[in-house]
Amino acid sequence: MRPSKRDELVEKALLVFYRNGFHGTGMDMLAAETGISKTSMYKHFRTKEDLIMAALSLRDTEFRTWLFRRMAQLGATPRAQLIAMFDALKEWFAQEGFRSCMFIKASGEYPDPSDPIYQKSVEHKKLMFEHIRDLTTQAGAEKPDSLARGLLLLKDGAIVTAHLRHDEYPAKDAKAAAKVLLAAALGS
Amino acid sequence: MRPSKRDELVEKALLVFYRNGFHGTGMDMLAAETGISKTSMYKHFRTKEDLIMAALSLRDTEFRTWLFRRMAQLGATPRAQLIAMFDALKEWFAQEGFRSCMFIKASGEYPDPSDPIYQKSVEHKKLMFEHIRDLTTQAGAEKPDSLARGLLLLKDGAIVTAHLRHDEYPAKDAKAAAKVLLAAALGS
DNA sequence: AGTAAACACTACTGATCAGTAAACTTATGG
DNA sequence: CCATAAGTTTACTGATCAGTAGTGTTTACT
Repeated sequence: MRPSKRDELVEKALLVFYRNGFHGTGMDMLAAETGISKTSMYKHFRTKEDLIMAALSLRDTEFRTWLFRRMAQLGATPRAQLIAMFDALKEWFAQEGFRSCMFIKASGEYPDPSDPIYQKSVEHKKLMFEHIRDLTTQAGAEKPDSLARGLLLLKDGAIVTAHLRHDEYPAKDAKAAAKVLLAAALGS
Repeated sequence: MRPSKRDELVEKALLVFYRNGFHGTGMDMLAAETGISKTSMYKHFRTKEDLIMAALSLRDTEFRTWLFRRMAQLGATPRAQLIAMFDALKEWFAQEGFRSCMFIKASGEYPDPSDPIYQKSVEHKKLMFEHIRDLTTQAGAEKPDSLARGLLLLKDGAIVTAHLRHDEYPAKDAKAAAKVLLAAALGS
C-alpha cells in the first residue's frame, strides 16, 4: 500500500471536514470533493470514524508544528515566544480558510467523553499544554502550570471569538492580556 | 395557538440539541425524546432550522438572565460582579449536563456567516459583550471595551476548556487571570 | 352537548446517510 | 510480458434524513 494516495485523501478530507463539519460532510460529498472514489476510501479506512481520526491526527501534528515553529521564529526568549504565540494566532485568524479550532469543533459534534474523537481532542489540548508549560518553566515562572493554563485560556478564547468576530480584536486583546499575565507572574 | 405546548417543545428540543448537537439530532429522535409528534412539531415550526432558531433564542435569554442575575447575587460592586462571573461559570461547569457554549457549538456546525444560526451566535456574543462592557464602564475602567473583551476571552476560553477538561482548573485559572487583568486596568 | 382547534398515529415521499459488491482500468515491478 | 495490486465506475443495500398527507383522538370553550 503506497502511502501517497492515502495521505492525499487524508489531507483533502481534513480540509472538507474543517470547512463543513463532520456530520455535515457525507462520504459521497467527500468522494466528489477529493476526486477519490468511495471504494478507494473504504480500502484505506474501514469506517468514516477511522478517516476522521486520521484527519485529526494529521491536524494535530500540522498545527502544533506550525505554531511552535512560528513562535520560535518570532520570539528569541521563552517569554517572547509566549507573547509571539498571539502574533502567530493573528496570522492564522487572517487566513481565509480559518474556521476556529478543529478539536473544539470535533468535541462539540462528538461530546461523549468515551468517543475516540472526543479523546483525540483532549489529547491535542494536553500536548499543547505541555509545550506551553515547558516555555513558562524556562521563563522562570513560579507556578508554570498555572501560568500556562491561563495563557491557553486566552488562546482558546481568542480562537473561538475570532471565528465569530472577523476583526483584529481577538488576537490583539489576547496578546495584551497575555502580557499582563506574564508581567504579573515574571515581573515586568 | 396556546403557547404552552410550543414552549414545552422548544425547551425540550433545546436540551436535546445541546446534548446531541444539531446535525446529530434528527426530527424523529426529537419526536421520540420530547413525546411530541412530528406532525405537531411541524405545525409550530415550518422547518428544523426554525426550531433551532427558537431554541437558540430561548437559550440566549435563559443563559444571560441566569448569568447576570447570579453575578449580581455574588458581587456587590461592578468589579466584584465581574470577578463573580467566574464563580458563576464554575457552578455551571459543575452541572452534569454541561456541554460547552451552545452558540460556539452552533457556529461550529453552521460556519457559513450568512446562515441565520451563525448570525444568532454572533448576536448572543454581542449581547454578552454589552453587559460586561457596562460593568467595566461602571467599574471606572479607562478602556472599558478593551477590558470587557479581555474578560470575555477568558470566559469563552474557560467554557471550551471546561468541556474538554472536567476539573476545577478552567474556572479557577480564569478567575485568577481576571483578577490580574482587573488589577492592571483599575488598580489593585 | 356540540363544535373547533390542537393534538397524536401511521404511513408515506424522495433524498441522503454509511458502507458493500462486482466488474473494469491503470500502473508497477520482476 | 505478465502478474499483482491499487485504482476506478456503477449500482446497490438498509437505515435515516427532513418534511407531508390523512385519519383519528383529545381538549377546551360555548
